[in-house]
Amino acid sequence: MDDDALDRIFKALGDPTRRRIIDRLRERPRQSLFEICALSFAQDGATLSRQAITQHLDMLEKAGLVRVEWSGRTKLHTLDAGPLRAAVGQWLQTHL
Amino acid sequence: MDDDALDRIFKALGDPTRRRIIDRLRERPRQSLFEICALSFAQDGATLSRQAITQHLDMLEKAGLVRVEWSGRTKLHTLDAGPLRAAVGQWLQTHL
DNA sequence: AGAATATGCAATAAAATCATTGCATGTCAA
DNA sequence: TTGACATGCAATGATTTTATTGCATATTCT
Repeated sequence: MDDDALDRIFKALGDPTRRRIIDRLRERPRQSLFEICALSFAQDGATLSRQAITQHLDMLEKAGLVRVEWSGRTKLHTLDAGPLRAAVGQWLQTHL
Repeated sequence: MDDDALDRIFKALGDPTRRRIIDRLRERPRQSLFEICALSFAQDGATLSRQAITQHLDMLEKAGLVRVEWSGRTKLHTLDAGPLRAAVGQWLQTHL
């Protein structure tokens, strides 16, 4: 876990929209982009465009926090807490 | 600890320069701006201007991660790990 | 095949971040 | 009281982030 990886992970966590996406993916894995958009609107009242959500998901994926799996024409997103654990374990724990 | 506070904390951690400042303040508290600048140069070889460091320290202070104390003409900075613990405790631990 | 569905790609544009430079202010010390 | 020291404030600019819009591609269903 190098410095750039820590950057990506902490930056990914530094946005409330992305934290809520993580919240929901933790409650239920394998959600499609449309499901995430619908829940963002239903639960947060957030009127974000689909592309905005896509870009957030891309960041989460590049940070290694979200894994992707294709099923036909739908892209299923699943939370991977591994990098989160690694980041906390390597960096945060020495500072607490 | 509201959403904005989490934003400030995680964004503060999302920059390598700030993480190294935290590292150093953890090893030794009550460091002045000049000390931090000097060590940034000596240890990292980073040629950051004094103002750049000042702005990073401001962000850390606004995130509640650094406490400040004046001693004459020098401003002493000290790490406060409390908000870090709170953020990890409230948000991260439910996701690990 | 044609229509509806689910997503990707690309070009913006506004706002925030990161770093710099120049000048000003307050404090200590000779 | 002058000079050196430690920091603050403000303006600027480059880069990144955040969100939008429009069009394209691929898959499923009838």
